[in-house]
Amino acid sequence: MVKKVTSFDVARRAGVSQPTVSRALRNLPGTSPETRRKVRQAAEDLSYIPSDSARALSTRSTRRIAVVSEELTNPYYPQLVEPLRRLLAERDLRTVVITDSEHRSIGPEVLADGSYDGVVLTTTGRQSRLPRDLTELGVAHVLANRVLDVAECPSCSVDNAGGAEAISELLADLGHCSVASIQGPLTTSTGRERAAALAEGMRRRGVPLRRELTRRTDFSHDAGHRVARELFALPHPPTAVVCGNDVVALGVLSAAREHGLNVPGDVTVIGFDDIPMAGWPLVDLTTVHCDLESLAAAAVDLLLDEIAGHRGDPVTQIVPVSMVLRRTHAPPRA
Amino acid sequence: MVKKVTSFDVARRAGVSQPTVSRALRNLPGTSPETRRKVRQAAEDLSYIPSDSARALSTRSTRRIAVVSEELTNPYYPQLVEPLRRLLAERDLRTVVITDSEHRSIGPEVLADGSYDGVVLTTTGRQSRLPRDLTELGVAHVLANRVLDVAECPSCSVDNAGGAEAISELLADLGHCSVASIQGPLTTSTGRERAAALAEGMRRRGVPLRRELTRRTDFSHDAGHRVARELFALPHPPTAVVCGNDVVALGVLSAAREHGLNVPGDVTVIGFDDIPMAGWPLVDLTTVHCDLESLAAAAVDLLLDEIAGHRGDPVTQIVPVSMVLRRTHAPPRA
DNA sequence: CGCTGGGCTGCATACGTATACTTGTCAACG
DNA sequence: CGTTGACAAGTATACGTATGCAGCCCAGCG
Repeated sequence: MVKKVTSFDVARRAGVSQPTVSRALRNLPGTSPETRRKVRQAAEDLSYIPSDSARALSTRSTRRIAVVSEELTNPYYPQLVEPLRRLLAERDLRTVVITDSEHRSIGPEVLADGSYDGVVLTTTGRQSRLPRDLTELGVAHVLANRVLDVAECPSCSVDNAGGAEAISELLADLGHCSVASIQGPLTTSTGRERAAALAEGMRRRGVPLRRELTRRTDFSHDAGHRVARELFALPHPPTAVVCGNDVVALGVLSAAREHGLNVPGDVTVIGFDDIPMAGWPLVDLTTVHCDLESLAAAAVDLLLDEIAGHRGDPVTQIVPVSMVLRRTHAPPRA
Repeated sequence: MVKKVTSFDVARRAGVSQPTVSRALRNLPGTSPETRRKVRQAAEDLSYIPSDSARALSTRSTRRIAVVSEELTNPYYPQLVEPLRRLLAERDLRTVVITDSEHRSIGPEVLADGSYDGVVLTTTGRQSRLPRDLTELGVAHVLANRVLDVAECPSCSVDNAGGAEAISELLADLGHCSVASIQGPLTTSTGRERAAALAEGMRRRGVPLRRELTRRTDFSHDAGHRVARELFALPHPPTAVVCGNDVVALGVLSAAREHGLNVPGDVTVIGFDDIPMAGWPLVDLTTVHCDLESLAAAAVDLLLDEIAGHRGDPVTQIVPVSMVLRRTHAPPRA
């Protein structure tokens, strides 16, 4: 085993004391240019790499941020995580993705052992107690793309209601009367807000959603696929299917293809999120564009404020969305 | 700010010494059941969470493994990372994904600062010096799904040659004579091995690849899309396109759709990897199935051996692959 | 009743870096 | 020529946990 090189080793070789090494390598004031040069040279010669654990212990800061996310095989999450990672990296913060697998939620022990200077929660349920626990343990945290029933920490989200409203308008304009809604779990703010705003939007336009065409399921391709198969097998199948997100919409497109249904000729399919896949010519999904860059930027700003200690009433930032018209929507068949 | 609770605080409350707390909470021998109970109670009362940094510093072990990967927005990587994460978690090791973004390769400083007990490299180029650096710095590491020109550390990979051979057989049997090959970068073992074995397989079967139908590009949808547009615009477009991986194949399918080409009627498209998306009815891609579970298991086994100090000549494990026939292949149009 | 040994527990210290405090040096200034 | 102060570098110590070692207590044994 190779012996670890420490700042003492560097100090000995440079003929200075250990604290001087610490100061010189970080360009702190109070070291002469000449000393700095010697120390740098010695560190280089020995391939010195400062111990992260020791620095963390001493400074009580890791410059590491935890991002709690669903499994990354769900294509939506990498789209959110990647901008977060980039924006945090610009501020010299490393990102550690913690996956909240199998709905067995992450406990606070994992997040509050001092490994992280802050936490971004992206999958938190409306009633989760995790944010409260983190507050009690003194861990800075924000919600990204989810919102709590009772605000407890800074949050940001896309404009779910606005997006659903835009979808209502589109479908009403196209003349759809038989609209199915496959929305996400009621335990998530995303699932609830999108479903509610869509129902309200359609109702207001005189074409209320019918109960038998309204479903809830997970945000996954297979869930969308399964539910859509049921819907398409109905005696009076819907002429349009609005999905809780793009991944579900892809499942619906899969089901449509299996049923030999032409999209958008036989059925209109609408997504939500506008993940890159939705824009692939192979898919060309009409959906609601969410700017995850902005969402991530909002989350990072809020988190850094929190870390800096700027407390106050927890704010919620809403990022605007816009309808993207591609090739999965059309008027209903006559 | 909340004051951090330390093992001293727990000790005081339980009326014992700090080392006793350390031993009791970890169920080490040498603590009476009664003491253990008192200590547990005190820890519970105070919501004590041991400091990860301090433990890491003291034990020189973090129980954290770094997985170096491409950006996770490339759908292949989450498929590899997720099983790695699960298998490592079963052994009580946490996974930290480090993304090697923008082809600016990760330096050893990041991986060798004591933050990780080991490293899994998944995107390393054939000639990368990173593995050698890690060896010199005494950091255990393995390659997953890539191989070095000169073996330097334990490695594992899917059977690229076998997969390409199976593709050759399929295409020859179907009677394709005008086969395009869009393969990955020559700097990657994956790109090289698949391309070479395909060329060799087709040559051996009397239908050598023609130079003007052979391309190299990145492993991404957009790259596949771009290259396929060129190919389809050729005076004599190919009757089959073999892709370096599934993501590229999806790009080709996008291009085919744009060109109004029917798949597989007008053109056959073959992928490699069998990511879940390939199995979606919407896509139904004929491809080579790679068992990333097994690959991940091999990588983890090799890494744990390495960490345990079992040196020896670096071995390379090859995971077998199998052809999956779906609906993007057919005989060439007469 | 003294001796031995095993089971608990406390004491001291290590891990590697950062930082408050102290010392020493030298130039500028009165 | 003595005083002041800025600056550089060294000394001592903190951060929180783990662990080698010593001490204590008590049961078992002769």
